[in-house]
Parts: sequence; structure tokens; C-alpha cells
Amino acid sequence: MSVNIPRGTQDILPGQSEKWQYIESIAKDVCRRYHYKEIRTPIFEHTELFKRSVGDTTDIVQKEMYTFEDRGERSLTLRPEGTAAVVRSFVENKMFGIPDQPVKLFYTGPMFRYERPQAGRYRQFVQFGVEAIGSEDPAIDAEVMALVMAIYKEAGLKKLKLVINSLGDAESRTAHREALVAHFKPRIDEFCSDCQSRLTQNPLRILDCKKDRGHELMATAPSILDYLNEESKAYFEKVTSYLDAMSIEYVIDPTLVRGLDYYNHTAFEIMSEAEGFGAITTLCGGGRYNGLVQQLGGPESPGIGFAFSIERFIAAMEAEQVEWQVDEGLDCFIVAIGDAAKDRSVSLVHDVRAAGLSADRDYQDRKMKAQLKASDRQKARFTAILGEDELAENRITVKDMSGGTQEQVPLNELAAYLKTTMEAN
RNA sequence: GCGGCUAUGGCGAAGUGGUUAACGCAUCGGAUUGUGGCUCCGACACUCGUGGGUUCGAUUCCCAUUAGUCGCCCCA
Repeated sequence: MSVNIPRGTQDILPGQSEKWQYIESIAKDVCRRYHYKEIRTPIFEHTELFKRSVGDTTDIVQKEMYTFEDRGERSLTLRPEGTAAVVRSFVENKMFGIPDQPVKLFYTGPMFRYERPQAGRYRQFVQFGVEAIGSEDPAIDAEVMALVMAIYKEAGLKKLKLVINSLGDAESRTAHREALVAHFKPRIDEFCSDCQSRLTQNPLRILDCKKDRGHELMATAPSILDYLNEESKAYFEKVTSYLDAMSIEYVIDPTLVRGLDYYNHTAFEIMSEAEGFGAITTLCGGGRYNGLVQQLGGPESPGIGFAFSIERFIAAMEAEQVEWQVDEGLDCFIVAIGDAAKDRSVSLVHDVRAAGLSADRDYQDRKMKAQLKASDRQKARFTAILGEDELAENRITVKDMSGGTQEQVPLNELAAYLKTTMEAN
């Protein structure tokens, strides 16, 4: 029995990997235009970091972390999300001292959560995320949302819904929390067991319980938006007005709650509305985390960010049947017949590659017909045929695979000929 | 952590308690001694996820296990 891939992970093979590169290149280019710079942090961190930032009571920390002890008996954890490490790095590298704030960063890389895999959910998945740390201007909240929407739009996705909410500041949240407890507590025994524990742990989460959705107390539950203090309300209104100014569509959903403890004020999600997408529709999640930098030992420095999964991005592209703008073809395939020609083709293919074109040849000692089939299969634009006749006359037959026309080209001018012909159209 | 479905060649997929495990695609060879995409012919599973059981005999029945998949919880 051979060893196979660990559960919930996947190999990204040629044919798929081009799609990843495509999405990554769009995301990076949009980041460049919005002036966000890449940060690379380790794939594992001290376990304590996630406990302190993501929150001890969250599902992620309680049951989804890949935690291990190294030989020095340190407890380390494969990162389940990206924000904690970026904020840790912000503090550790004293980025709060950089004159231009906020510090605008993006990152991409694998994240790890021990969960039961299903459509759109993996144990190792790749996120692309952005963090803007050091400003509490509502314009930066709007900018971050505009940025991610620009990435999706550029890739060609259309069936998206941007959902936003405000969780308010600490004062607003406390007031709302008390109101929620007062609302549900008298009749909490009519709710599911999860909700019963949520009442004390995080009553906000009762609002997006799927099981008790129909309960009459749900409809009448106090909305966070009614408990925002003046400051929080003004902040949220600024954010939405900036979105309006950029003509970015959104819906306000007062039940939108994010699963990590560090969020406050702006929270948002982007969902796919494409048909046949599966049960998990969230493509991107993000929000503001104003206390987090301080919590991790830095000065009071507010931040906001988001992360999306590339797996789900690709799933959304497929669900909407967006055309992939990737080209996988080959510029030139060299067919060599006979030992002398095969020997000569070693430096020939090398020259074409050195000239900047993609080129390949046969390595299976196949017959001419099979080599041509291979060329066709590999979507070669041109096939260059080198047989005994050509070799004797120091020329090569170049065939245009789409039209089937052939031309004779001096052997040492192959690369130049291919280049000029390709540039001509 | 819980539940449904699935597991046969490189891929897709039929099938039966008993002798040679359909078929399609792909691949390779040939028809066509140096020209692909069309056509025709031929080749291609020491074997039906793994372990155990029932049986004279199991790919087919039973149990377990692993993995995949979809859903619940939760999330990207």
C-alpha cells in the first residue's frame, strides 16, 4: 500500500496550478495599485499568539488548531488564519513607528484548520489577505472592501454579495450583549443546546443559528444597529457613505457576526450567489480589529483586514463558468528524426528557449508521427521538423500547426524566425 | 465531533456467489518507410480501496477500517 495525501489536503497539478497563478497575479496587481506591500510570516507561530488574538472560546482555538510541541518543548501551532501573525509582526518590528500610517500589507499562503472536509473546506487551504494597520479612518475600511471587490471583478466574477455590519465599539457591544441576554434568557430552554451555551459564551452567535432561525424571539431580537453609540453609528455611516461614493453595492445584515473575537466596528463578508456553489458560500471575510495590536503588546493601533480563500475563489469561477485567461500552449515543438537530428536538436531547443520562447521536444524515441501527435496534444503553435534532408542542407521545416503551412528556415535562424512570425500576428 | 452516499485499468463507467471482469476516452503500434487534428485494425486490469468473516468458491454477501464525497456544527 502506498502512502497517500493527508485528509483534507490537495495536490495542485498542472492544469489547475495555472488558475492559482492567475488569481494570485490579479490579486497582487490590485494590491500594487492600492499600494499594499507583501509581508511573509512563518507558517507556524507560538500557540499563545492564536489563543490571545483569535480568542480562547472560539471554535478555531478550541478544536481546530494543529498544535504540536517542538524538541525544545515549545507549543507551536500551524497558523489557522493570517491576521494574528501580521499583527504580531507589526508589533515585533515596531511598524507603528513608520511615519506613514496605516501600514498596508498583503499576504498569501497556506492556513491550517482541523475540520471535517467538505465542498470548499479543507484542512490546508490558501488564503490571500490584506491588513491595514494604524488608522481609524473609515475611508480605509471602504478602501479595503473596494480592493477585494476589485480583485473579484477583475477575475470576472459577477454573482457576488457584499454583506456588511457594524459590531460597534466595546461600549456598544456590551450594551447589546446585555440586551440579548435579557431577550433570550427567559425562554432559552426553547433553543438548541448550542444556543444555550452561546447565551453565556457569545450571545451574538445565537442570531445566526441555523436550527433556531424560525423561533419567534429571533425576529424580535435586539439588533446591534440599535445599540451602537453615537460614535460607532457615525463611523458606520461614514463607511457606507464611502462605499456609496465608489458605487460599491452592499447589503447591511445586522445578524452578520464573525467567528473571531478580535473584531469590532466594521465586519463584512462576500458571498457567492452562483448556482450550484454548494453549502458554503462565503468567499471572503473581514473586519476591523481595533484592540488587537495593544492586546499583542503594541501601542493602541487600530487595524482592518480581510482574507479570502483561493480554493473558494476558483470554485466561484467554475460555478459562474468564467473563462480562464491562462495560456498553456507551447511556442514550438521540435520533431527530430534519426540519431544525428536528435543529437542536433539538443542545442536547437536550447537556442529557442534562450531566445525567450517556450520549446520542447521528444524524449521517448518516438516515431515522427507520434512526435507530431505529441506536438498537437501539447498545443504547440509551431512544429519544427528536423530530418536527414534538413540536416544535410542545414535548414529546418517549420510548420504552423493551425493552418498546416510549412516553410524552410535556415537552421541557425529558427528562433529568430519564430519570434518575428509570432510578433507579426 | 455527528450523519448520508461512494470505492472496479491513466480517466470515466458496466457487471456477476463460480471458469477469459463489458464498454467509452486516453495511450502505444499498424493501415500511411518523413508530417498532427478524421477513419479503420490491433494491443492494453498476476485483478475489482485495505483487513477479516460467511462459503466448496467472493470483485459480487457480512463486519471492521481507511479514503473520497455531500451535509450538520463552524468557517475561508
